[in-house]
Amino acid sequence: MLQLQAIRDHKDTFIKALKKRNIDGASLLENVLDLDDKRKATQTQLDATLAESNKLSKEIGLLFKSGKGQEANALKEKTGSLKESSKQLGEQLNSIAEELQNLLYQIPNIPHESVPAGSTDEDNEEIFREGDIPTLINDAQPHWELAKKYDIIDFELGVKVTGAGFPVYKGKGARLQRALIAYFLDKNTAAGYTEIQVPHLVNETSGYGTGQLPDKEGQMYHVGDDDLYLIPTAEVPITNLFRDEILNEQKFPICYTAYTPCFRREAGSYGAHVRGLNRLHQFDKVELVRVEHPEKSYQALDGMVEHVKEILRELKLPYRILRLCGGDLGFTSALTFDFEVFSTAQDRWLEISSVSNFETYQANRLKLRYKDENGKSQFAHTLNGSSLALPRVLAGILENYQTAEGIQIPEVLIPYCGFDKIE
RNA sequence: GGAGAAAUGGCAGAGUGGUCGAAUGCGGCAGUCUUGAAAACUGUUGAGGGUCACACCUCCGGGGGUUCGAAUCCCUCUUUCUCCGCCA
Repeated sequence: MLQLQAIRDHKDTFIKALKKRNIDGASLLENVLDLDDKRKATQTQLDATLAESNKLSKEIGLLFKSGKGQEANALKEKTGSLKESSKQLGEQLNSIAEELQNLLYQIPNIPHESVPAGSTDEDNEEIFREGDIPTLINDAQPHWELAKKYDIIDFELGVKVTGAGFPVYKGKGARLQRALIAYFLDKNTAAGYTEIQVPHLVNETSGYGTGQLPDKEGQMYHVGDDDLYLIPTAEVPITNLFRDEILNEQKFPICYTAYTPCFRREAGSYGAHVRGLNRLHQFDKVELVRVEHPEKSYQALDGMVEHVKEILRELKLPYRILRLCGGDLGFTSALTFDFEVFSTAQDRWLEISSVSNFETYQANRLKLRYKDENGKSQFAHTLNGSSLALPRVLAGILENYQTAEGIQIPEVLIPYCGFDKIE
């Protein structure tokens, strides 16, 4: 959520920046400021009414104490109309505040100045590429064929038990998943992130805190009886750990990593691009979350990018990094780098990590603040990134590491797997 | 799931209708003393709105009510604790 003061101070810059998202911010921001003016005016009126009524109440109290019941009762009459008008003003204020809140919820984050304009993923800017694309054997197969051939992932069984998009991992497939999770967590903790385990269901307030609600209402699984949401990413529970917190500046940087399954309804997805592991309703992910001092957040973002790079280098997977354009940028993000691994057998790039700086956008919703050197409360910056999302890494490994004799396990994973080949 | 108790500032904990945004202790910050530190002493120390700055307003788990006036009384929800039941 954008800060009102920031909108006031940088309206024109914001309108220009929102254009990169193909959003006409002019009337939107104008509306917000108008409503806020209205809110202030109503608040002032209400405050004055309450002040008057507080004053009278005190006088009445004193009169009763000094035994002047008559005079006190006379004053009581006066408070009636004040009560009535403060009630009305209060209702007015509430409805204005609610309208303002709803409007603010609809405005996405302001893109960072480096974000290119654009509308689709084709406008994303490739900024880095590394790793050799292997030359595969003649009858190279996509991962869903390999999964069946080596009996390591069973999509049909998942359909039977739950539905499409809920695969069952078997044998060495399951072990490889576990190996990846352990390997990622080890890399992350070695880099200074604290490992935590968080709930996989969150309440509505948490959904609003990180911005999944109301923007992506239909994308989360909702447990109606208990009014809870299955997490679409560990970002939600981890970041909400800091909801309503006022941190000491010395606590920065806060670095957490967690493994969780992620649940996404993916309403509207279809076709060949969702085959196999490419798009699932339930998948595993190891996530990084950082809470940072505003002055350090972009440095932190670069650090996260470097960290993910190192992991992909170790896995020896060919990948590229994209700077997302305005149109592809997530609702709450100011700047996002996507990592894509090249899936040789499918001949396409698969997104495996998304690293973002949300600046104060989430912090404002979360009321996540810190005390600066002057003792004033300021909003912190939040960041997160995948390190990494499992299914597509798995797809990448299966496809890029396939040989006529079976699937070679990347060197760094062998100690975690306990085997070096799937055959 | 059943019965009972509770929810107050960073923490502990007083406060049962008016002068309570809230005693006291601890912690934090600043200072005195000290070569320095500790101890001791003094001061200061919740959040939000509003204002150039004040004034002023709101907040004692959430919501609603009673009253001229609510941390305090009533209703309701949530959470926590104790006991019982069930259970990985």
